[in-house]
Amino acid sequence: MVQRVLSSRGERLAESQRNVTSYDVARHAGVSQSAVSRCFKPGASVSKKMRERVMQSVQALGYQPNAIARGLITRRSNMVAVIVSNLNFYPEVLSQLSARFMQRGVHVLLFTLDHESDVARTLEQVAQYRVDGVLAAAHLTREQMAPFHQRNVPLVFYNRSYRDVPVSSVCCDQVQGERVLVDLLAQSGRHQSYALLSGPADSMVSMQRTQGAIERLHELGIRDLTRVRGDYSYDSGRRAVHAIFEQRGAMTDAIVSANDMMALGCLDELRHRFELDVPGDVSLVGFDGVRAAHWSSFDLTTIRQPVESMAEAAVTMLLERIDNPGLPAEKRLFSGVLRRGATLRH
Amino acid sequence: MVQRVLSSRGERLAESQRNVTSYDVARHAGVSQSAVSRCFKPGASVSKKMRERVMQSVQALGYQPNAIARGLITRRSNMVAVIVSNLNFYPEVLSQLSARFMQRGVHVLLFTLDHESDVARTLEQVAQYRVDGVLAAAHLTREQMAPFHQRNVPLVFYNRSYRDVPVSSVCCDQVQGERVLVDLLAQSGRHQSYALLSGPADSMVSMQRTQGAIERLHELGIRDLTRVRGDYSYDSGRRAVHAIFEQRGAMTDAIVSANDMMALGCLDELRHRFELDVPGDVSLVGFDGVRAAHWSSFDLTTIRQPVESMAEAAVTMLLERIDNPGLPAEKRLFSGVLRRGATLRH
DNA sequence: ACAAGAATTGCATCCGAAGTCAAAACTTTA
DNA sequence: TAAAGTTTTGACTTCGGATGCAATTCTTGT
Repeated sequence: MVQRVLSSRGERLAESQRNVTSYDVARHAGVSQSAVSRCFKPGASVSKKMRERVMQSVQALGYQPNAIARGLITRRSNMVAVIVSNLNFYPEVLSQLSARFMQRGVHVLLFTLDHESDVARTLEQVAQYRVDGVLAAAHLTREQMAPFHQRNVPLVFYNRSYRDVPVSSVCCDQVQGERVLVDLLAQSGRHQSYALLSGPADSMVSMQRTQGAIERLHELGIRDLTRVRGDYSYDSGRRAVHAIFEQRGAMTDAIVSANDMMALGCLDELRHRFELDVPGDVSLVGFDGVRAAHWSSFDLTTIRQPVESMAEAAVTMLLERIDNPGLPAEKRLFSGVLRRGATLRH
Repeated sequence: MVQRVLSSRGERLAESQRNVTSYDVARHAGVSQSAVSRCFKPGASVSKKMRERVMQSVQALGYQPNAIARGLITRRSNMVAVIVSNLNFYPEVLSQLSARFMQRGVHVLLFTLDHESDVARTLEQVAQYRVDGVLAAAHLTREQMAPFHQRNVPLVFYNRSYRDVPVSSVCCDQVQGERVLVDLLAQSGRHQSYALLSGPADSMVSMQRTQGAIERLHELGIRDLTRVRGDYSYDSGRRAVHAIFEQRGAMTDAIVSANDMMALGCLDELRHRFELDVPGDVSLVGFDGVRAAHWSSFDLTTIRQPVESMAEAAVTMLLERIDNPGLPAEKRLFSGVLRRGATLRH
């Protein structure tokens, strides 16, 4: 009679194919599977002898605990979803977030949204992976947030705040920053005609910045200003200059751009296409404090978002809420830091 | 007597806390759990009636299949790890990769490495999550790759190729690109003295570009050139100009930079600090084709890496190997695309 | 209307680690 | 040295969905 030894658990797959499991380690060490499991749980009740024996087998077999299986039973995936709308515009933010999560042993499941992506489907995916929390640097409607609230999945927004919705967020104070910039513009020289370059119509951030600027301009008695819209890109900044000059001839001598990228586009177009001097002929301010704004070709006056602090705050807030689901929603507002460049006339 | 209804599976956790499972749906629809499961498997044997009934309950309960549980049984997490060394330098690459993976229903677990991160620990994490594949835009040693090969986890490198190691990769032809640039420099004008600005010593890419440039310069009979090293950043480009001029006085009139960022740093420093004209006094070439290289302040002559094609190729190669683990390693080499800017004297 | 074949459905089991609880092995104390 | 207390350990169950296989239902053909 042919002897069959395929009795104990898991031996039906070819040994070589399977990953090493805690059972394999247990068998090798001559202990129970629970013992192996306990050796990987910090603070568990395990004797020194046991731990040594197990770890030796772990080494010998090259065992790696299966995070998926662990996640299933503990109901903790140790993953957070990071949803980013426009990776190209804020590489630093993602970089900061990722580094900080990793440092705390939390893994990042990345979701990028662009204009053609199906947000609903994406959020479904997020839900299916049972992430422990969600960090969103993208716009979500109230309906889109609801499932997370229902399932008690903490949600923190980065640079979008929803008034009237009790959801956590970390934001840079766009309004205040813009007011500071406008003040500076107004103080720096007698400008004839102001232009305001906004971002996309559906951008929260752009709306707030624009609103902040208009508000302060009004307060200063400046009501008459050219308004054009861009899409946050360098190229749209260049195009905007043409749009502005078409509306007002070349009278405009102060431009408030809703972000740095567009401001740089303006700057280049003003200098190289219109052969105007910045700040001699036109003053210009941006917002964000991107790297390129500091480059000596530009030296843009702008408000720098404190990305490090904001990322740290967002990560901390999310992880706190994962550990303690009872915490109430909280909105944290950081002030931007003025960077005085050389794009203001005086 | 108090009636207890807590009998069937899973009812020991407060109903409100638990996520809806396939059992809940099955009970609600009056069918078996397997039936529910099958309704979510494309191409499974399910009658129309059954599907309708189940889907109705799915809607009613707001059921979302648990990807973690599914991953455990199928041994397929539907996640790939994307390991990036320097997020700040190549936002476009990650953006492209992410979009393409998402489009194909594959999820991205993001790992960023910086100088202070523990590579070994990171790779351990990657392994524990049982990702289906790994896309690495970072340097790994042979020892670090080994575990993936052993476990049959497909691995594709982006812009790093390891000669003699049979591992898949998608690269831009650095050597050829650099030769083209050097040719162009040499043809464009009679330069007195060349300088070569390399990237970090441990960067594969930098080594290849540097080697390509030197090779071609030698072939053209140019042996005498200043060599300095940067770290790929704009600031290091600025500093490099000083280093170059210290070595050779201000004779140098052609600079080959290992990437665009440093080239832009050089350009700015040459123009604004040294008040030299580019291309009048100094010619300059970069490599990568980053956005800023196209900006009118710079208009840098460079080689653009075909990021879209490369990302597409990398994603495809990885997914193919996940579906078909037998496929041999393959190295794909893309030619860069010359972009003629205005930084060459003639 | 009935047998043979095809399409559906449900049962039972599995994936791999974690946690509960009682048994077993040590310590301490009287 | 025995009893009582403490620490370790292992058997068994659980998480939630997928799947082989047998049982059932539905089609066909005659």
